[in-house]
Amino acid sequence: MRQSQLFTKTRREAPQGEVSKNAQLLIRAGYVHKEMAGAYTYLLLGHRVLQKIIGVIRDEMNKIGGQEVFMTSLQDPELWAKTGRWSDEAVDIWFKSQLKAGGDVGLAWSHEEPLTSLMREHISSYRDLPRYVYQFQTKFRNEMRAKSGIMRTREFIMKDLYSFSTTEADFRKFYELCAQAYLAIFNRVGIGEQTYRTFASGGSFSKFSDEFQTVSEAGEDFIYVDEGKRIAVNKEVYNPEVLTELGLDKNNLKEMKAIEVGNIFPLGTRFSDALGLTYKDEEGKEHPVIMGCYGIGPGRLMGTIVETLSDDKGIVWPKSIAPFQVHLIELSNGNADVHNEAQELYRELTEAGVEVLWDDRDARAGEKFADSDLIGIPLRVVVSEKTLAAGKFECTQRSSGKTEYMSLPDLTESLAHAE
RNA sequence: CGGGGCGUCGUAUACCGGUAGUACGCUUGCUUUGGGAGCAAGAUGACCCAGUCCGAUUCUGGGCGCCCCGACCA
Repeated sequence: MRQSQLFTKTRREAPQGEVSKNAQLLIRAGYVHKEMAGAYTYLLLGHRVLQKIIGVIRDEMNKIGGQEVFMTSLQDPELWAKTGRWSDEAVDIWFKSQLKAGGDVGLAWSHEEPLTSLMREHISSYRDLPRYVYQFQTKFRNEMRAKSGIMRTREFIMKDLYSFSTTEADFRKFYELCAQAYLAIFNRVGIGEQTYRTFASGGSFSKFSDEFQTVSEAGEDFIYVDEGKRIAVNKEVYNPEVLTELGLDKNNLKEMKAIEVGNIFPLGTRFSDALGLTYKDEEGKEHPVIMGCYGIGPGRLMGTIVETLSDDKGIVWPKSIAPFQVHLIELSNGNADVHNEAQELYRELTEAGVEVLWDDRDARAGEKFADSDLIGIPLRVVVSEKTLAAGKFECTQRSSGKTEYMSLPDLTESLAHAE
């Protein structure tokens, strides 16, 4: 991608009143545009990052047997009435509308009801179980107050997986498998170290659930962390019995602020009972299907990564989800040789499958470097009269600031080995 | 939903009951060129509605929008 053609521009200043770090940086660098409170458009750079995050999640979900679908956002009130979740008293974040043809319709804020109902057509025997179905889908939640940049919005993409099992033991096995997959995801997107599996309230479905909390000052939750055991307890269930049950010692726990980046919980038979999702066992006896639900918001995850990994100059993307792998900075100042060299390098890297953002703009070095730091692509490669004379390229890691001169083979080699 | 703050060129900010200023960005020209350049010349602005007033961007009321704190948060 030639930066001179990129329709977004960087900004020197954050919008008035925007306090949230992720919103400030993502808007300044041209990743997102705020359409209204709690509603963001992902621009070219932001969309690329979001898709890469989704790619990582998809990979891990497929590894544990997930089957991807894409459900509709429009929701049938009758279905939700059966579980008691259509009324505004029960669920106060509904976006509701009317069909021109008559009747109400809702915009999905979750998908337990339609998926459970749909699975009745496909599950009738123990032979049909277990099944794990997931999607990346837009959720609408009419929040009283959107906040924290892209972290709490009224419309957002969510990866929601639902598990369907015969027995509680089978369900538990998958639940643990999914918890491990979640940890793998957070590792791969660069926040594994700061992210803790956290014991939390189960809300209306079960006694407890597991959250995945990333330690950050931008967080909304307080958790008690045991750094040695790498687990935590949410403040909402922090009490002596829980500590005993989890084998945690109060003296080893530290209170920290954290962002909830994922949540998994048992659904039991709440939805299968209400909507009639059953299977027949070997003896022909009918049982309700045991369900679980597993969510991650890729947008919130992106915001969390920005909050966690940025520095005073801008964003520092991990390689796994950066919008481009290389930021090629051409400092030609009208020198045709330098320009040709940059063009040639761009061609070589692109042909080798490397994603390159090529800053071919007619701008000064300082501005290009400042923009490059702000945008946060992991490797910056400078081509200038200096590097031309040296016969090598100047390569700087965004994360460490370390610079080394590399030949093209060295460069492609190091990119191939980079995670 | 309770409380607080704020709406001024594209962006960020000043000032003001009577001609709205600055910086960046943008346009044109010249110079400059490794960490957000300089000079010169330009273009572009008061959220909406009502009221007070000779006159409102400024004061008053209402609306709409944005941000923050709280409540809420499968």
